[in-house]
Amino acid sequence: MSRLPAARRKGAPYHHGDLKNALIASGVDILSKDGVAGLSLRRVAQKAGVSHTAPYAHFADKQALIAAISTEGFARLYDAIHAAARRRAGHPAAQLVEAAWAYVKFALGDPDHFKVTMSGIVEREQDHPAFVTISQKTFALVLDLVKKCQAAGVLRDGPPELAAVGVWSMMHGLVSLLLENQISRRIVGRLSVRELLIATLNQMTAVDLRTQLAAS
Amino acid sequence: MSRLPAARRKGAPYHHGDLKNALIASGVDILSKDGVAGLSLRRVAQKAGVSHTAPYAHFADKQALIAAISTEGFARLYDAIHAAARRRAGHPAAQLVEAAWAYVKFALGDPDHFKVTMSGIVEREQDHPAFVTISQKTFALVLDLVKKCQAAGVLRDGPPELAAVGVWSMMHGLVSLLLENQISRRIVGRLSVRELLIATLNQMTAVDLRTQLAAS
DNA sequence: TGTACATCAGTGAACGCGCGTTCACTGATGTAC
DNA sequence: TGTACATCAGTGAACGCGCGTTCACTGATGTAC
Repeated sequence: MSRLPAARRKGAPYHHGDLKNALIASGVDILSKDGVAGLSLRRVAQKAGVSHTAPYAHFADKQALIAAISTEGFARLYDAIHAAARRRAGHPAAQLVEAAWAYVKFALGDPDHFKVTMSGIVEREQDHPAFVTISQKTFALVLDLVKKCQAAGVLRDGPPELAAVGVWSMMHGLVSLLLENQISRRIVGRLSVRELLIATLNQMTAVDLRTQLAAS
Repeated sequence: MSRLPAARRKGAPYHHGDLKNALIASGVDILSKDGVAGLSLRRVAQKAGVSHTAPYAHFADKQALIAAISTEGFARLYDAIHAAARRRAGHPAAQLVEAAWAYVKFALGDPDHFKVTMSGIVEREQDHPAFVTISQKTFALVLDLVKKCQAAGVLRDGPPELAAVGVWSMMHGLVSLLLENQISRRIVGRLSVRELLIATLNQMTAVDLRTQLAAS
């Protein structure tokens, strides 16, 4: 361990180096391992190797830390969806499936970070402009994708905002029900999560996604 | 206040009369007014007018109380959907819409009870057989409704279990996103929640729900 | 280059709080004779 | 009907715990001269 870690070099402040981001990372880590119940300022500080009052130099209170963690979650989501869409550029059906798959992978891979991301702020969103910005940006990305799908005849015509809400609802609901353990093994049989995703999405597309995927 | 309240008369035990159900009712009440964060055994006991250790005579621990509250939530859901379907017997499209509407009304009308109902137990479901029973019964009700809709050409053909998961996912996702404040006013414009519900559901039906509703 | 000072990230003791749970108990009700 | 006893719902003091937040502080770094 060098006394002046990487963070120092890119201009972060003196003492710890980059405590703010380290605290967010600790928070995400705790959510992964111990869930929402385990997320306290004291634990976050301890995990970052710092006294339990140090976070107050960077976050006004616990809510502010949670807002930052949620923002980080949306950023991960945005990046994953963006990358998926870019990878399959020119194949709207494949883009739709892969974007949805990116969403599902994030949610199932880190359920508690996902849950906090989606529900942490609730009221007083206006106090956390970075969060509002990234969540709107993510929705715009989905909206754009949906429009391409409509133009290509993959999704039915109609107001694209509503179509985006429809797609998002279906995926969000599927993921939520899976996380909440409401979809029993007996029902979905031997389908993998990815197959279940495609089968579900397929119920609202204007074309058969499996055929499209095979052709792309 | 009589010393022997109504509960006594219907054969409930001596002291309080029906503490177990009173505690469940108190829990539901607290969820409505103060949310999950406000739900503690001590508050539930206080609200029921009883010492904070009294609940232990009826529930092994906090988890057991939460399981009972969740069971109660599913019972409400079951009753509401059942009543809605019965009311529009013979009109599958209307049954579908009204059942979904019942779901949405419960969720938006008592968000925290709904959330606890859907996510309270997670692990160790087998410890709460009453919960498992009622949740399966509710899914069976939806499944039955979906089959009728498929037979009537309201929903596309396909494995009914998957169609049921699809409908449920879409509704659950819509409701969750609404509760999590993710669907901004800007997007859905001047639509009422019911209109939004129908517009969303309409994206996965084989017929136009508005036409069907007008005709039924 | 050296010194005095300002800045500010991080410390550690302390606070009051509500929580879940235990325990020995009380007192009302039900039951056997 | 009356008495002795068993049952069991509900009590209240006590426990240890982790929490968010405050406060006066320390000590490392940056800056002006």
